[in-house]
Amino acid sequence: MALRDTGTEQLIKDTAKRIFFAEGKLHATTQDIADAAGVNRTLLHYYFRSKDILIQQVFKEAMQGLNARLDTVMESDLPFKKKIENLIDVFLTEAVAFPYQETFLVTEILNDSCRIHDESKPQKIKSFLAQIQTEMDAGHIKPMNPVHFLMNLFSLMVYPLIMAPLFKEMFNFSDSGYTDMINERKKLICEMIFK
Amino acid sequence: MALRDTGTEQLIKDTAKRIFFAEGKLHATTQDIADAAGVNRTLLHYYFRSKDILIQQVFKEAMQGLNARLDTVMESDLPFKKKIENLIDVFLTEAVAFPYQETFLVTEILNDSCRIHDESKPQKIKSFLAQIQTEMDAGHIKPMNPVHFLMNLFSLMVYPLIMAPLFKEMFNFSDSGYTDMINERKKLICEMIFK
DNA sequence: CATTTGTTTGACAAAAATGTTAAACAAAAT
DNA sequence: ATTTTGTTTAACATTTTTGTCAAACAAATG
Repeated sequence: MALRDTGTEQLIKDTAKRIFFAEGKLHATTQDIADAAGVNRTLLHYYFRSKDILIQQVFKEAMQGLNARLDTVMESDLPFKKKIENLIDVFLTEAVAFPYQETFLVTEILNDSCRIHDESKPQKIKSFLAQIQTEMDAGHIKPMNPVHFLMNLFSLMVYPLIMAPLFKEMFNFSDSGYTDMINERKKLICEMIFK
Repeated sequence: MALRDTGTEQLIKDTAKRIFFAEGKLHATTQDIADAAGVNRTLLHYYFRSKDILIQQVFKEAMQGLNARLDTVMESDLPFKKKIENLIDVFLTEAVAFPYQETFLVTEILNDSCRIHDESKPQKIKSFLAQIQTEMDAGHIKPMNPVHFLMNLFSLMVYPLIMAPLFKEMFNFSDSGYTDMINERKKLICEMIFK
């Protein structure tokens, strides 16, 4: 008989991603995940054998998703500025939905430096860095190591979302006030990085 | 008899901070901490009664340190540009030594939303935001909500350090190459935020 | 409709992490 | 030197988290 596909396996994985990436609960237990998914904890072992394997799978898919997003955005042949706007749109949207995704990835990498990580790397980075260099040479953006340009971009997009709990307190933001402020950033970031 | 102060209590706390803030091992156990400190795990309970209390204390001190750093930097009466340069110097240095400090803070906040957190807030933010506004009015920096200005600043400083494990792979950096690149950022950030 | 097979569940078992106790130890005080 | 008191340790106990198993269940198949 073929798999019945009740959707439970996917539900568990999606719930795990929500807890880790969206809620930032990096210490979540298998029970936490099962409860949040509304399923018996044993199912987690039925489908994934162990917590460790679930984590590895979540890790791998997040990594591949990230790489895919990067490649898609970078290889599109929009004019440079449109390309960057698209990049900001794609990654800011992702970061709003899953602010702690990269934090999870890094935490996992640091906590088991021994294990083999996903080998796949984004393929289009080199040519994209070259394209950035071209734009700098043309005087459209401030000259610097193109790597800095990209790191700046991601920093400006993601960090305010990761640090929301701290920044809200520091600057006395309400939840909705913070969301409004984040929404202003799409334009703002664009203005910052083009001279 | 007074406390003998063998330095063990401080050693445990410092080691915990190193593991959490510098090494980013957010899942470290009490045994991990004790081992890294070279002491018997029981001492952790002798001095702090529970892991939870140790974590709370580490959290509190990190929060107060952060607030103290902010206040010190913001209330200094250097001319604005020097003040910002000093801010970058202070916070980038801290971030190089303890890149995962804020990640730890946020993770703790998210994992026990119920517990009471440190009430103390930086006192000097309001006046500093006002000063930023003044500089914008004077045309020294690009006009925007001063909060954005500060968030941009911290994003550009801290995020590349948090994401080092990912960025290193993405951009094919060696460890020392990455350090060199980070060191370039002090100047770069300054150039980015002043027009 | 009975059987097969994949899914779900609860009860149980094992492992890991945290917490406790009493005794050993060492520095200071008497 | 002996006692006192704070520190450290090992052995043990508890709790939490993870993992296993067999039985119950339900959908597809013959």
